[in-house]
Parts: sequence; C-alpha cells; structure tokens
Amino acid sequence: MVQITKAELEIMKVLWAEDGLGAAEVHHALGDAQDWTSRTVKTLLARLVEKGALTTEADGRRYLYRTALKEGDYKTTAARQFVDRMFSGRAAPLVAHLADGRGLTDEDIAELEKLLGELKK
Amino acid sequence: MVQITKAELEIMKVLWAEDGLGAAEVHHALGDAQDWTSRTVKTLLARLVEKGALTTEADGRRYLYRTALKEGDYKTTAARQFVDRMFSGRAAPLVAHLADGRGLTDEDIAELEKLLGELKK
DNA sequence: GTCTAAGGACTACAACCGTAGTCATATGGG
DNA sequence: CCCATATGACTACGGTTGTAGTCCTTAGAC
Repeated sequence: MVQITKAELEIMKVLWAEDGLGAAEVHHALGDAQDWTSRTVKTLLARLVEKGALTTEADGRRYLYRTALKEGDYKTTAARQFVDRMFSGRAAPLVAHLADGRGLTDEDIAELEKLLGELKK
Repeated sequence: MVQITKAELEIMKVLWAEDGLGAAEVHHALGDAQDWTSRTVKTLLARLVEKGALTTEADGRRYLYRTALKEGDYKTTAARQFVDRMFSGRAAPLVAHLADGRGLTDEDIAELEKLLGELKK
C-alpha cells in the first residue's frame, strides 16, 4: 500500500470527495482548511502521482487528477497498521482509549452497537 | 503531547513493559524484533529524553531510563489524533474498516460488546 | 598499573516531508 | 500580435527520521 503523509491525505480527501479536479480546483477546494500556496498543492499532487495514488488525464494544457487509490482500501489498511502498531492489532483497547477522556458520543455508541450486531451474524 | 515516531515507539514499549532499564538492556529486550545496533538504540533513547518522553537516572556510569510519558495517556492521544485525521473523529467507521477485510475476531467482538455495555451506564 | 571494552556525547548522512521558489511555455484578453 | 498569467517541470531548503559512526572517559580484567 502506498504511504501517504498527513499533508498528502488532505489532498486525497478532496479528490475522494470529488474526483477529476485540476490543481487550481483542488487548491480552491481546500479553502482555508490548509493555508497552502498553489505551489504547495501542486507539489503534493505531483508526489501523489509519483507514488501512484493519483493518475492524471490531460485536459487542454492542464491535468485533471483522479484517485487511483480507493478511499476505503486506504483507510482499511491505515486503520489496520495503526491498530497493529499501537494496540497489537486489538480493536477493543483502541475503542477503550477513544472512550477514555473525550468519551464517545451516544451516537458513536449506537453505531457501534449496530455494527456489532451485524458482525455477529 | 510529545510526538513519538514509529522507531521510538518500539523503545517506549520496552520501557512501558519494564521501566528503569539501561541502554544495553533495552537493546537486549528488543531482541530480534528490531534489527538495530546498540548505537541506534542509544540514539533513539537520547531523542526520547530530549523530547521529554523519558527521564534518566544515573546508575554508576550508565543511565537507567524511565518513562515520563504514561502509556495510557500517549495511546489515548494517539488514537484520538488518528481518528480525527482519518475518520473525522468518528469511532464507528474506524471499527467498520477494521472489521472489513481481516475481520475482527470473536474475542474482539465480545470485548467490544462488554465495553459498550459499560459505556452505556 | 595498563589496556580493552562499555558508556555517553556528539556528529553524520541519506530519505522523506512540509513548504515553497524558479523557469519555460502556452493561452486567452485586449 | 503581445503580454500577463496559469500551468507543469524542476529545484530548494530546513527539519525530522532511521540508522549509524567517532571520540573521549572510565571501570573492570588481568
């Protein structure tokens, strides 16, 4: 699985939300969330293409960027890696730590219960 | 919260398991898990001290290293950061992604149910 | 007492990351 | 037709990380 950094992930999020944007559009979509110049955005896009996480399609004299890495696949792998590194692969301690401190919302708990119900089938 | 890298985390794990070891003992405890020279281990220990994640206590002409950062605190923060970055802070999608693919073990599911039961109180 | 070996302090160095700048080109507005 | 501007290609640069090496001191083996 491709390794995506924190900054690059922000770019991927934009393109997962709307695929096939040009660099300027990605920059715009980031808005104030990330205070990056268009140069920075383009560097990150280029690095993602190099890594194989994005593909380009010529559109006149610019590129449209498309995700080559599926959001779900990436997140599944990332979650797994994280849990392996931090919690020896066990999900329960992870959730316990999340609950600790900030606490899970009631909604989180309800969703988790529903999920567990499905998993047991 | 101190930022701890992947390699540094391996060192912390050793000291969380048994606090107050010397550099050579940490190196030994890592065993074959990490194929590092003792130099590398000492560099990582020094960086962790610099970051404030460990403290030293002189023991003759060597140091004993002690954790200054509690395992639970660190893991809680790390888990939160990860969930925020990847899943907008929602726990349920994270668990869903973990379940996807490898699947959670029955034990995981049982633990999670127990945990949810406690959380609802 | 002398020499080796273990320890800590300091230094190294390439790859990666965040954040951009420069350069050449090409296009659309006037 | 010309020029500002947008775009992509390439380059930059300091900080972090992984992975060590060198140097100096000192304690213990003999």
